[in-house]
Amino acid sequence: MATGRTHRPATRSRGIPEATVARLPLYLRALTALSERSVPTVSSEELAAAAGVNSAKLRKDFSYLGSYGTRGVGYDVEYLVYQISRELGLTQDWPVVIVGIGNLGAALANYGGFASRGFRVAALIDADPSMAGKPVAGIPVQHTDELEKIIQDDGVSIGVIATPAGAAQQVCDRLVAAGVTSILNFAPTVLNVPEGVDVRKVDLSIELQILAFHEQRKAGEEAVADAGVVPPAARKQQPSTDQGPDGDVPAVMPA
Amino acid sequence: MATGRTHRPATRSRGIPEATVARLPLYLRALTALSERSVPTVSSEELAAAAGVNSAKLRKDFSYLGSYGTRGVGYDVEYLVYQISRELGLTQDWPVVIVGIGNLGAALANYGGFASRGFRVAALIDADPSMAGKPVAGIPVQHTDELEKIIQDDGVSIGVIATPAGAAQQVCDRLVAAGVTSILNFAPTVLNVPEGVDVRKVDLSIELQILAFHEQRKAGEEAVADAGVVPPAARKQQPSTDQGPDGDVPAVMPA
DNA sequence: CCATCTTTGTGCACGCGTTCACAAAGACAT
DNA sequence: ATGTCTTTGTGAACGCGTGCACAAAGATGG
Repeated sequence: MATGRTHRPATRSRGIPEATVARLPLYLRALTALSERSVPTVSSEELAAAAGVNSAKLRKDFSYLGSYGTRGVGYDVEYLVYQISRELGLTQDWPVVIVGIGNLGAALANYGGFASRGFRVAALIDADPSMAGKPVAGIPVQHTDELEKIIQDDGVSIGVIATPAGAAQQVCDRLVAAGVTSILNFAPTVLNVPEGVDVRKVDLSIELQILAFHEQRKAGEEAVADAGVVPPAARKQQPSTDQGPDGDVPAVMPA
Repeated sequence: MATGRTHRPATRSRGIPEATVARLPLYLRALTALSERSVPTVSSEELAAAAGVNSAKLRKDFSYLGSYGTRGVGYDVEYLVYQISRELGLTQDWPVVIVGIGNLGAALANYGGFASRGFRVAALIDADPSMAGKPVAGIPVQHTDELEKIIQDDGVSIGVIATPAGAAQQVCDRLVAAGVTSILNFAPTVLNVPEGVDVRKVDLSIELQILAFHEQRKAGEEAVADAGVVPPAARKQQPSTDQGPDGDVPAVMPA
Protein backbone atom coordinates (compact mmCIF):
# COMPACT_ATOMS: atom_id res chain seq x y z
CA MET A 1 0.00 0.00 0.00
CA ALA A 2 1.21 3.33 -0.86
CA THR A 3 -1.54 5.17 0.67
CA GLY A 4 -3.25 6.07 3.75
CA ARG A 5 -6.07 8.37 4.34
CA THR A 6 -7.22 10.61 7.06
CA HIS A 7 -9.64 8.64 9.03
CA ARG A 8 -13.10 9.24 7.91
CA PRO A 9 -15.61 7.83 10.33
CA ALA A 10 -17.26 5.94 7.56
CA THR A 11 -20.25 6.72 9.63
CA ARG A 12 -22.88 7.53 7.11
CA SER A 13 -21.13 5.46 4.46
CA ARG A 14 -24.37 4.92 2.67
CA GLY A 15 -23.45 1.64 1.20
CA ILE A 16 -20.15 0.92 -0.45
CA PRO A 17 -17.35 -0.13 1.91
CA GLU A 18 -14.11 1.74 1.67
CA ALA A 19 -12.18 -1.38 0.79
CA THR A 20 -14.48 -1.97 -2.13
CA VAL A 21 -14.15 1.58 -3.40
CA ALA A 22 -10.40 1.15 -3.41
CA ARG A 23 -10.74 -1.87 -5.67
CA LEU A 24 -13.20 -0.42 -8.14
CA PRO A 25 -10.49 1.40 -10.11
CA LEU A 26 -8.68 -1.90 -10.36
CA TYR A 27 -11.69 -3.62 -11.85
CA LEU A 28 -12.26 -0.69 -14.11
CA ARG A 29 -8.79 -0.92 -15.53
CA ALA A 30 -9.14 -4.63 -16.22
CA LEU A 31 -12.56 -4.11 -17.77
CA THR A 32 -11.30 -1.32 -19.97
CA ALA A 33 -8.64 -3.62 -21.31
CA LEU A 34 -11.25 -6.24 -22.06
CA SER A 35 -13.44 -3.65 -23.68
CA GLU A 36 -10.62 -2.66 -25.99
CA ARG A 37 -10.32 -6.24 -27.05
CA SER A 38 -14.05 -6.25 -27.72
CA VAL A 39 -14.71 -8.98 -25.20
CA PRO A 40 -18.47 -8.89 -24.59
CA THR A 41 -18.80 -10.64 -21.26
CA VAL A 42 -16.55 -11.84 -18.50
CA SER A 43 -17.00 -14.15 -15.54
CA SER A 44 -16.12 -13.17 -12.01
CA GLU A 45 -13.39 -15.73 -12.09
CA GLU A 46 -11.71 -14.33 -15.18
CA LEU A 47 -12.07 -10.73 -14.16
CA ALA A 48 -10.80 -11.47 -10.69
CA ALA A 49 -7.70 -13.05 -12.15
CA ALA A 50 -7.10 -10.04 -14.39
CA ALA A 51 -7.49 -7.67 -11.48
CA GLY A 52 -5.43 -9.78 -9.15
CA VAL A 53 -8.09 -10.46 -6.55
CA ASN A 54 -10.23 -13.24 -5.22
CA SER A 55 -13.37 -13.97 -7.24
CA ALA A 56 -15.65 -14.14 -4.22
CA LYS A 57 -14.44 -10.74 -3.15
CA LEU A 58 -15.08 -9.35 -6.59
CA ARG A 59 -18.62 -10.67 -6.65
CA LYS A 60 -19.32 -9.22 -3.25
CA ASP A 61 -17.85 -5.92 -4.32
CA PHE A 62 -20.13 -5.81 -7.32
CA SER A 63 -23.08 -6.79 -5.23
CA TYR A 64 -22.74 -3.47 -3.42
CA LEU A 65 -23.30 -1.71 -6.72
CA GLY A 66 -26.29 -3.80 -7.62
CA SER A 67 -26.92 -6.99 -9.52
CA TYR A 68 -25.25 -6.40 -12.80
CA GLY A 69 -24.34 -9.95 -13.68
CA THR A 70 -26.16 -12.76 -15.39
CA ARG A 71 -25.96 -16.17 -13.76
CA GLY A 72 -24.47 -18.76 -15.96
CA VAL A 73 -22.91 -16.12 -18.16
CA GLY A 74 -21.06 -13.46 -16.26
CA TYR A 75 -20.93 -9.70 -16.51
CA ASP A 76 -21.48 -7.51 -19.52
CA VAL A 77 -18.19 -5.69 -19.94
CA GLU A 78 -19.46 -2.44 -21.40
CA TYR A 79 -22.27 -2.13 -18.95
CA LEU A 80 -20.01 -2.77 -16.02
CA VAL A 81 -17.48 -0.23 -17.27
CA TYR A 82 -20.23 2.32 -17.33
CA GLN A 83 -21.63 1.44 -13.91
CA ILE A 84 -18.27 1.55 -12.21
CA SER A 85 -17.28 4.76 -13.95
CA ARG A 86 -20.48 6.34 -12.84
CA GLU A 87 -20.13 5.09 -9.28
CA LEU A 88 -16.62 6.48 -9.09
CA GLY A 89 -17.76 9.77 -10.53
CA LEU A 90 -15.59 9.44 -13.61
CA THR A 91 -18.35 10.46 -15.96
CA GLN A 92 -17.74 13.93 -14.68
CA ASP A 93 -14.91 16.23 -15.53
CA TRP A 94 -12.55 16.71 -12.61
CA PRO A 95 -10.19 19.64 -12.93
CA VAL A 96 -7.06 19.11 -10.88
CA VAL A 97 -4.30 21.46 -9.82
CA ILE A 98 -0.78 20.23 -9.25
CA VAL A 99 1.27 22.30 -6.86
CA GLY A 100 5.04 21.95 -6.86
CA ILE A 101 6.51 21.37 -10.30
CA GLY A 102 9.76 19.69 -9.47
CA ASN A 103 10.74 16.32 -10.84
CA LEU A 104 7.73 14.64 -9.38
CA GLY A 105 5.27 17.36 -10.27
CA ALA A 106 6.48 17.29 -13.85
CA ALA A 107 6.15 13.53 -13.94
CA LEU A 108 2.59 13.82 -12.69
CA ALA A 109 1.77 16.48 -15.26
CA ASN A 110 2.98 14.16 -17.97
CA TYR A 111 1.23 11.13 -16.56
CA GLY A 112 -1.23 9.82 -19.08
CA GLY A 113 -3.38 8.04 -16.56
CA PHE A 114 -4.93 11.29 -15.48
CA ALA A 115 -6.54 12.48 -18.65
CA SER A 116 -7.64 9.00 -19.59
CA ARG A 117 -9.87 8.78 -16.56
CA GLY A 118 -11.73 12.03 -16.61
CA PHE A 119 -9.13 14.06 -14.77
CA ARG A 120 -7.94 17.22 -16.36
CA VAL A 121 -4.90 19.16 -15.29
CA ALA A 122 -6.35 22.61 -14.82
CA ALA A 123 -3.11 24.21 -13.73
CA LEU A 124 0.48 23.65 -12.71
CA ILE A 125 1.63 25.83 -9.87
CA ASP A 126 5.05 26.51 -8.46
CA ALA A 127 6.46 28.95 -5.97
CA ASP A 128 9.56 29.63 -8.01
CA PRO A 129 8.99 32.79 -10.07
CA SER A 130 11.51 31.67 -12.64
CA MET A 131 9.31 28.71 -13.46
CA ALA A 132 6.36 30.91 -14.34
CA GLY A 133 5.33 30.63 -17.95
CA LYS A 134 7.61 27.73 -18.61
CA PRO A 135 5.58 24.98 -20.24
CA VAL A 136 5.51 21.54 -18.67
CA ALA A 137 3.56 18.85 -20.45
CA GLY A 138 2.25 21.57 -22.67
CA ILE A 139 0.83 23.58 -19.83
CA PRO A 140 2.46 26.82 -18.68
CA VAL A 141 3.46 26.83 -15.03
CA GLN A 142 1.81 29.55 -12.98
CA HIS A 143 2.96 31.24 -9.84
CA THR A 144 1.57 30.44 -6.44
CA ASP A 145 -0.06 33.82 -6.28
CA GLU A 146 -2.58 32.65 -8.83
CA LEU A 147 -3.61 29.67 -6.75
CA GLU A 148 -6.83 30.97 -5.28
CA LYS A 149 -8.00 32.55 -8.48
CA ILE A 150 -7.46 29.38 -10.51
CA ILE A 151 -9.24 27.19 -8.02
CA GLN A 152 -12.24 29.42 -7.89
CA ASP A 153 -12.44 30.16 -11.58
CA ASP A 154 -12.12 26.58 -12.66
CA GLY A 155 -14.09 25.10 -9.83
CA VAL A 156 -11.23 22.87 -8.80
CA SER A 157 -12.03 20.52 -5.96
CA ILE A 158 -9.05 18.18 -6.17
CA GLY A 159 -5.48 19.26 -5.50
CA VAL A 160 -2.20 17.40 -5.78
CA ILE A 161 0.67 18.45 -3.54
CA ALA A 162 4.13 17.63 -4.86
CA THR A 163 6.08 20.26 -2.97
CA PRO A 164 8.89 19.73 -0.48
CA ALA A 165 7.67 18.68 2.96
CA GLY A 166 8.24 22.09 4.42
CA ALA A 167 5.80 23.81 2.13
CA ALA A 168 3.10 21.16 2.12
CA GLN A 169 0.99 22.27 5.07
CA GLN A 170 0.95 25.83 3.94
CA VAL A 171 -0.06 24.89 0.43
CA CYS A 172 -2.66 22.57 1.85
CA ASP A 173 -4.17 25.35 3.95
CA ARG A 174 -4.42 27.59 0.95
CA LEU A 175 -5.97 24.89 -1.19
CA VAL A 176 -8.57 24.16 1.43
CA ALA A 177 -9.32 27.80 2.04
CA ALA A 178 -9.84 28.29 -1.66
CA GLY A 179 -12.33 25.47 -1.88
CA VAL A 180 -10.43 22.25 -2.51
CA THR A 181 -11.93 19.34 -0.62
CA SER A 182 -9.79 16.43 -1.78
CA ILE A 183 -6.03 16.32 -1.65
CA LEU A 184 -3.49 13.85 -2.92
CA ASN A 185 -0.30 14.40 -0.97
CA PHE A 186 3.12 13.32 -2.14
CA ALA A 187 5.04 15.34 0.42
CA PRO A 188 6.34 13.30 3.34
CA THR A 189 4.33 15.09 5.99
CA VAL A 190 1.15 14.61 7.93
CA LEU A 191 -1.34 17.18 6.72
CA ASN A 192 -3.82 18.79 9.04
CA VAL A 193 -7.14 19.45 7.41
CA PRO A 194 -10.58 20.42 8.65
CA GLU A 195 -13.33 17.86 8.70
CA GLY A 196 -14.91 17.26 5.36
CA VAL A 197 -11.63 17.34 3.49
CA ASP A 198 -10.19 14.06 2.27
CA VAL A 199 -6.48 13.49 2.14
CA ARG A 200 -4.75 10.54 0.59
CA LYS A 201 -1.02 10.23 0.77
CA VAL A 202 1.58 8.53 -1.33
CA ASP A 203 5.00 8.16 0.20
CA LEU A 204 7.64 6.42 -1.84
CA SER A 205 10.03 6.16 1.03
CA ILE A 206 7.46 4.43 3.20
CA GLU A 207 6.74 1.87 0.54
CA LEU A 208 10.38 1.01 0.25
CA GLN A 209 10.73 0.72 3.97
CA ILE A 210 7.88 -1.76 4.11
CA LEU A 211 9.55 -3.78 1.39
CA ALA A 212 12.81 -3.66 3.28
CA PHE A 213 11.11 -5.05 6.36
CA HIS A 214 9.82 -8.06 4.50
CA GLU A 215 13.06 -8.45 2.65
CA GLN A 216 14.97 -8.52 5.89
CA ARG A 217 12.62 -11.09 7.29
CA LYS A 218 12.98 -13.26 4.24
CA ALA A 219 16.74 -13.08 4.48
CA GLY A 220 16.87 -13.74 8.18
CA GLU A 221 14.45 -16.57 7.96
CA GLU A 222 16.67 -18.91 6.07
CA ALA A 223 19.70 -18.08 8.05
CA VAL A 224 17.81 -19.34 11.04
CA ALA A 225 16.97 -22.67 9.48
CA ASP A 226 13.32 -22.16 9.01
CA ALA A 227 11.34 -25.08 7.75
CA GLY A 228 9.02 -22.47 6.46
CA VAL A 229 5.94 -22.49 4.37
CA VAL A 230 7.70 -21.37 1.26
CA PRO A 231 10.89 -22.55 -0.28
CA PRO A 232 12.01 -19.02 -0.97
CA ALA A 233 14.29 -20.19 -3.67
CA ALA A 234 17.88 -19.27 -4.09
CA ARG A 235 18.39 -16.02 -2.39
CA LYS A 236 21.26 -14.10 -3.69
CA GLN A 237 21.63 -11.41 -1.13
CA GLN A 238 25.17 -11.07 -0.18
CA PRO A 239 26.01 -11.42 3.46
CA SER A 240 24.57 -8.48 5.22
CA THR A 241 27.79 -7.55 6.87
CA ASP A 242 26.32 -4.37 8.04
CA GLN A 243 26.37 -2.41 11.16
CA GLY A 244 24.22 -3.06 14.11
CA PRO A 245 26.03 -2.96 17.39
CA ASP A 246 24.26 -5.93 18.69
CA GLY A 247 22.88 -6.50 15.28
CA ASP A 248 20.43 -9.26 15.24
CA VAL A 249 17.22 -9.97 13.56
CA PRO A 250 14.98 -11.01 16.41
CA ALA A 251 12.73 -8.43 17.91
CA VAL A 252 13.78 -9.32 21.38
CA MET A 253 14.91 -6.80 23.84
CA PRO A 254 17.60 -5.70 26.14
CA ALA A 255 16.88 -3.57 29.15
CA MET B 1 -4.07 4.00 0.24
CA ALA B 2 -1.98 3.85 -2.77
CA THR B 3 -0.76 0.47 -2.21
CA GLY B 4 -1.60 -3.09 -2.30
CA ARG B 5 0.53 -6.08 -1.96
CA THR B 6 0.43 -9.61 -3.08
CA HIS B 7 -1.17 -11.47 -0.34
CA ARG B 8 1.31 -13.05 1.87
CA PRO B 9 -0.18 -15.65 4.16
CA ALA B 10 1.01 -13.80 7.22
CA THR B 11 0.92 -17.26 8.62
CA ARG B 12 3.98 -17.47 10.72
CA SER B 13 4.14 -13.72 11.04
CA ARG B 14 6.93 -13.57 13.49
CA GLY B 15 4.83 -11.22 15.50
CA ILE B 16 4.37 -7.84 13.98
CA PRO B 17 1.03 -7.29 12.22
CA GLU B 18 1.14 -5.94 8.71
CA ALA B 19 -0.83 -2.86 9.67
CA THR B 20 1.75 -2.05 12.31
CA VAL B 21 4.64 -2.49 9.91
CA ALA B 22 3.00 -0.02 7.56
CA ARG B 23 2.93 2.56 10.34
CA LEU B 24 6.47 2.12 11.59
CA PRO B 25 7.95 4.32 8.85
CA LEU B 26 5.48 6.99 9.88
CA TYR B 27 6.62 6.88 13.47
CA LEU B 28 10.20 6.82 12.36
CA ARG B 29 9.77 9.97 10.37
CA ALA B 30 8.17 11.79 13.29
CA LEU B 31 10.85 10.53 15.64
CA THR B 32 13.62 11.61 13.33
CA ALA B 33 12.20 15.10 13.30
CA LEU B 34 12.13 15.12 17.11
CA SER B 35 15.65 13.79 17.20
CA GLU B 36 16.85 16.62 15.02
CA ARG B 37 15.34 19.04 17.47
CA SER B 38 17.17 17.22 20.23
CA VAL B 39 14.00 16.28 22.04
CA PRO B 40 15.03 13.57 24.50
CA THR B 41 11.72 11.87 25.23
CA VAL B 42 8.21 11.89 23.88
CA SER B 43 4.89 10.59 25.15
CA SER B 44 2.67 8.33 23.12
CA GLU B 45 0.16 11.14 22.96
CA GLU B 46 2.58 13.63 21.45
CA LEU B 47 4.15 11.21 19.04
CA ALA B 48 0.77 9.96 17.93
CA ALA B 49 -0.30 13.50 17.14
CA ALA B 50 2.86 14.07 15.15
CA ALA B 51 2.37 10.89 13.19
CA GLY B 52 -1.32 11.46 12.71
CA VAL B 53 -2.57 8.37 14.48
CA ASN B 54 -4.38 7.35 17.61
CA SER B 55 -2.23 7.13 20.73
CA ALA B 56 -3.62 3.80 21.83
CA LYS B 57 -2.82 2.38 18.44
CA LEU B 58 0.70 3.71 18.66
CA ARG B 59 1.27 2.17 22.06
CA LYS B 60 -0.05 -1.15 20.85
CA ASP B 61 2.19 -0.95 17.81
CA PHE B 62 5.22 -0.37 19.98
CA SER B 63 4.21 -3.16 22.27
CA TYR B 64 4.81 -5.56 19.38
CA LEU B 65 8.41 -4.42 19.27
CA GLY B 66 8.90 -4.77 22.98
CA SER B 67 8.56 -2.53 25.97
CA TYR B 68 10.61 0.45 25.09
CA GLY B 69 8.76 3.08 27.07
CA THR B 70 8.97 4.31 30.63
CA ARG B 71 5.70 4.78 32.43
CA GLY B 72 5.16 8.27 33.64
CA VAL B 73 7.75 9.56 31.20
CA GLY B 74 7.33 8.30 27.68
CA TYR B 75 9.71 6.97 25.08
CA ASP B 76 13.36 7.74 24.60
CA VAL B 77 13.54 9.26 21.15
CA GLU B 78 16.99 8.08 20.14
CA TYR B 79 16.49 4.60 21.41
CA LEU B 80 13.19 4.28 19.61
CA VAL B 81 14.66 5.58 16.37
CA TYR B 82 17.25 2.88 16.58
CA GLN B 83 14.83 0.10 17.44
CA ILE B 84 12.42 0.94 14.66
CA SER B 85 15.22 1.36 12.16
CA ARG B 86 16.57 -1.99 13.08
CA GLU B 87 13.17 -3.62 12.95
CA LEU B 88 12.56 -2.23 9.49
CA GLY B 89 15.96 -3.33 8.37
CA LEU B 90 17.16 0.18 7.70
CA THR B 91 20.45 -0.36 9.44
CA GLN B 92 21.41 -2.33 6.39
CA ASP B 93 22.38 -1.01 3.03
CA TRP B 94 19.72 -1.71 0.42
CA PRO B 95 20.86 -1.32 -3.14
CA VAL B 96 17.93 -0.56 -5.42
CA VAL B 97 17.58 -0.56 -9.18
CA ILE B 98 15.14 1.70 -10.93
CA VAL B 99 13.93 0.47 -14.29
CA GLY B 100 12.35 2.91 -16.70
CA ILE B 101 13.87 6.35 -16.60
CA GLY B 102 11.07 8.47 -17.94
CA ASN B 103 9.66 11.40 -16.06
CA LEU B 104 8.71 9.30 -13.13
CA GLY B 105 11.89 7.27 -13.02
CA ALA B 106 13.92 10.44 -13.08
CA ALA B 107 11.83 11.87 -10.28
CA LEU B 108 12.44 8.75 -8.24
CA ALA B 109 16.15 8.86 -8.91
CA ASN B 110 16.23 12.40 -7.62
CA TYR B 111 14.06 11.67 -4.64
CA GLY B 112 15.95 12.42 -1.48
CA GLY B 113 13.88 10.16 0.71
CA PHE B 114 15.66 7.14 -0.64
CA ALA B 115 19.20 7.80 0.35
CA SER B 116 18.19 9.22 3.68
CA ARG B 117 16.74 5.92 4.76
CA GLY B 118 19.42 3.46 3.88
CA PHE B 119 18.37 2.95 0.30
CA ARG B 120 20.99 3.40 -2.36
CA VAL B 121 20.29 3.72 -6.04
CA ALA B 122 22.57 1.06 -7.45
CA ALA B 123 21.57 1.64 -11.04
CA LEU B 124 19.19 3.36 -13.39
CA ILE B 125 18.07 1.24 -16.29
CA ASP B 126 16.22 2.08 -19.45
CA ALA B 127 15.42 0.23 -22.64
CA ASP B 128 16.13 3.23 -24.83
CA PRO B 129 19.71 2.94 -26.13
CA SER B 130 19.92 6.69 -26.59
CA MET B 131 19.52 7.13 -22.85
CA ALA B 132 22.56 5.01 -22.10
CA GLY B 133 25.32 6.94 -20.44
CA LYS B 134 23.20 9.98 -19.91
CA PRO B 135 23.44 10.98 -16.27
CA VAL B 136 20.27 11.32 -14.24
CA ALA B 137 20.62 12.47 -10.66
CA GLY B 138 24.33 12.02 -11.11
CA ILE B 139 24.05 8.41 -12.10
CA PRO B 140 24.60 7.26 -15.67
CA VAL B 141 21.65 5.41 -17.15
CA GLN B 142 22.46 1.89 -18.26
CA HIS B 143 20.83 -0.23 -20.89
CA THR B 144 18.44 -3.05 -20.08
CA ASP B 145 21.00 -5.56 -21.27
CA GLU B 146 23.02 -4.86 -18.16
CA LEU B 147 20.11 -5.66 -15.86
CA GLU B 148 21.05 -9.15 -14.78
CA LYS B 149 24.71 -8.35 -14.34
CA ILE B 150 24.02 -5.36 -12.14
CA ILE B 151 21.58 -7.19 -9.94
CA GLN B 152 23.93 -10.05 -9.37
CA ASP B 153 27.09 -7.99 -8.93
CA ASP B 154 25.54 -5.59 -6.47
CA GLY B 155 23.35 -8.10 -4.71
CA VAL B 156 20.25 -6.09 -5.44
CA SER B 157 17.09 -7.49 -3.91
CA ILE B 158 14.75 -4.53 -4.39
CA GLY B 159 13.63 -3.28 -7.77
CA VAL B 160 11.50 -0.33 -8.76
CA ILE B 161 9.49 -0.53 -11.96
CA ALA B 162 8.66 2.81 -13.57
CA THR B 163 8.18 1.62 -17.12
CA PRO B 164 5.07 1.86 -19.27
CA ALA B 165 2.45 -0.74 -18.43
CA GLY B 166 3.26 -2.83 -21.46
CA ALA B 167 6.83 -3.49 -20.41
CA ALA B 168 6.23 -4.02 -16.72
CA GLN B 169 5.58 -7.73 -16.60
CA GLN B 170 8.56 -8.50 -18.76
CA VAL B 171 10.83 -6.34 -16.64
CA CYS B 172 9.38 -7.91 -13.56
CA ASP B 173 10.13 -11.40 -14.82
CA ARG B 174 13.71 -10.49 -15.53
CA LEU B 175 14.16 -8.86 -12.17
CA VAL B 176 12.81 -11.90 -10.39
CA ALA B 177 14.85 -14.29 -12.47
CA ALA B 178 17.96 -12.33 -11.61
CA GLY B 179 17.30 -12.53 -7.90
CA VAL B 180 15.13 -9.57 -6.93
CA THR B 181 12.57 -10.52 -4.32
CA SER B 182 10.87 -7.21 -3.60
CA ILE B 183 9.34 -4.97 -6.20
CA LEU B 184 7.80 -1.54 -6.05
CA ASN B 185 5.58 -1.16 -9.09
CA PHE B 186 4.50 2.17 -10.51
CA ALA B 187 3.18 0.75 -13.76
CA PRO B 188 -0.58 0.41 -13.93
CA THR B 189 -0.63 -3.34 -14.28
CA VAL B 190 -1.10 -6.36 -12.11
CA LEU B 191 2.21 -8.14 -11.85
CA ASN B 192 2.44 -11.87 -11.70
CA VAL B 193 5.21 -13.07 -9.47
CA PRO B 194 6.19 -16.40 -7.98
CA GLU B 195 5.57 -17.03 -4.33
CA GLY B 196 8.15 -15.50 -2.08
CA VAL B 197 8.36 -12.29 -4.05
CA ASP B 198 6.72 -9.19 -2.56
CA VAL B 199 5.11 -6.62 -4.77
CA ARG B 200 3.78 -3.27 -3.66
CA LYS B 201 2.12 -1.01 -6.12
CA VAL B 202 1.59 2.69 -6.35
CA ASP B 203 -0.98 3.88 -8.82
CA LEU B 204 -1.56 7.58 -9.08
CA SER B 205 -4.63 7.20 -11.19
CA ILE B 206 -6.26 4.90 -8.67
CA GLU B 207 -5.66 7.35 -5.87
CA LEU B 208 -7.33 10.09 -7.81
CA GLN B 209 -10.27 7.90 -8.62
CA ILE B 210 -10.82 7.13 -4.98
CA LEU B 211 -10.74 10.82 -4.21
CA ALA B 212 -13.22 11.46 -7.01
CA PHE B 213 -15.58 8.94 -5.51
CA HIS B 214 -15.61 10.67 -2.16
CA GLU B 215 -15.77 14.05 -3.79
CA GLN B 216 -18.81 13.02 -5.75
CA ARG B 217 -20.46 11.71 -2.66
CA LYS B 218 -19.76 14.87 -0.75
CA ALA B 219 -21.28 16.89 -3.55
CA GLY B 220 -24.32 14.71 -4.02
CA GLU B 221 -25.05 14.20 -0.39
CA GLU B 222 -26.93 17.33 0.37
CA ALA B 223 -28.26 17.79 -3.09
CA VAL B 224 -30.31 14.71 -2.53
CA ALA B 225 -32.08 13.78 0.64
CA ASP B 226 -30.02 10.65 0.61
CA ALA B 227 -31.63 8.30 -1.80
CA GLY B 228 -31.23 4.57 -1.58
CA VAL B 229 -28.18 2.52 -2.17
CA VAL B 230 -29.19 1.06 -5.47
CA PRO B 231 -30.53 4.00 -7.43
CA PRO B 232 -27.81 6.56 -6.95
CA ALA B 233 -28.91 7.93 -10.27
CA ALA B 234 -26.55 9.77 -12.48
CA ARG B 235 -26.06 13.00 -10.72
CA LYS B 236 -24.90 15.73 -12.91
CA GLN B 237 -24.29 17.57 -9.71
CA GLN B 238 -24.62 21.27 -9.59
CA PRO B 239 -24.03 21.21 -5.91
CA SER B 240 -25.20 23.70 -3.48
CA THR B 241 -22.93 23.93 -0.55
CA ASP B 242 -20.45 21.56 0.85
CA GLN B 243 -21.05 19.88 4.11
CA GLY B 244 -19.46 20.94 7.30
CA PRO B 245 -20.67 22.33 10.58
CA ASP B 246 -21.80 25.48 8.97
CA GLY B 247 -20.31 24.71 5.66
CA ASP B 248 -18.90 27.32 3.53
CA VAL B 249 -16.33 26.09 1.07
CA PRO B 250 -18.53 25.59 -1.92
CA ALA B 251 -17.94 22.30 -3.60
CA VAL B 252 -17.88 24.12 -6.85
CA MET B 253 -18.10 22.69 -10.24
CA PRO B 254 -16.23 21.75 -13.31
CA ALA B 255 -16.67 23.60 -16.50
C1' DC C 1 8.78 5.98 52.91
C1' DC C 2 4.37 7.09 51.41
C1' DA C 3 1.10 9.50 48.51
C1' DT C 4 0.02 11.25 44.23
C1' DC C 5 0.34 11.93 39.51
C1' DT C 6 1.62 10.62 34.85
C1' DT C 7 1.92 7.47 31.21
C1' DT C 8 2.59 2.96 29.56
C1' DG C 9 1.01 -1.69 28.27
C1' DT C 10 -2.90 -4.57 27.41
C1' DG C 11 -7.42 -7.21 28.09
C1' DC C 12 -11.61 -6.85 25.89
C1' DA C 13 -15.25 -5.83 22.84
C1' DC C 14 -16.66 -4.35 18.52
C1' DG C 15 -16.85 -3.71 13.60
C1' DC C 16 -15.01 -4.23 9.05
C1' DG C 17 -13.30 -7.13 5.54
C1' DT C 18 -12.39 -11.65 3.74
C1' DT C 19 -13.48 -16.19 2.54
C1' DC C 20 -16.22 -20.30 2.21
C1' DA C 21 -19.86 -22.66 0.59
C1' DC C 22 -24.26 -23.10 -1.41
C1' DA C 23 -28.89 -22.06 -3.04
C1' DA C 24 -31.06 -19.68 -6.68
C1' DA C 25 -31.05 -17.93 -11.34
C1' DG C 26 -30.53 -18.28 -15.76
C1' DA C 27 -28.48 -20.31 -20.26
C1' DC C 28 -28.43 -24.10 -23.18
C1' DA C 29 -29.24 -28.64 -25.09
C1' DT C 30 -32.34 -32.21 -25.93
C1' DA D 1 -40.62 -28.42 -21.25
C1' DT D 2 -37.44 -30.50 -18.68
C1' DG D 3 -32.96 -31.41 -17.12
C1' DT D 4 -28.25 -30.17 -16.76
C1' DC D 5 -24.64 -27.13 -16.26
C1' DT D 6 -22.57 -22.74 -15.29
C1' DT D 7 -22.04 -18.74 -12.59
C1' DT D 8 -23.93 -15.30 -9.72
C1' DG D 9 -25.30 -13.34 -5.26
C1' DT D 10 -25.15 -13.83 -0.39
C1' DG D 11 -25.64 -15.87 4.48
C1' DA D 12 -22.55 -17.02 7.88
C1' DA D 13 -18.20 -17.76 10.18
C1' DC D 14 -13.83 -16.15 11.01
C1' DG D 15 -9.86 -13.22 11.70
C1' DC D 16 -7.61 -8.84 11.85
C1' DG D 17 -7.39 -4.21 13.29
C1' DT D 18 -9.10 -0.51 16.19
C1' DG D 19 -10.26 1.94 20.20
C1' DC D 20 -11.75 2.00 25.01
C1' DA D 21 -10.71 1.85 29.51
C1' DC D 22 -8.01 0.55 33.29
C1' DA D 23 -4.53 -1.62 36.18
C1' DA D 24 0.32 -1.60 36.85
C1' DA D 25 4.73 0.78 36.71
C1' DG D 26 7.42 4.22 37.59
C1' DA D 27 8.44 9.25 38.47
C1' DT D 28 8.00 13.00 41.56
C1' DG D 29 7.18 15.57 45.73
C1' DG D 30 6.54 15.91 50.55
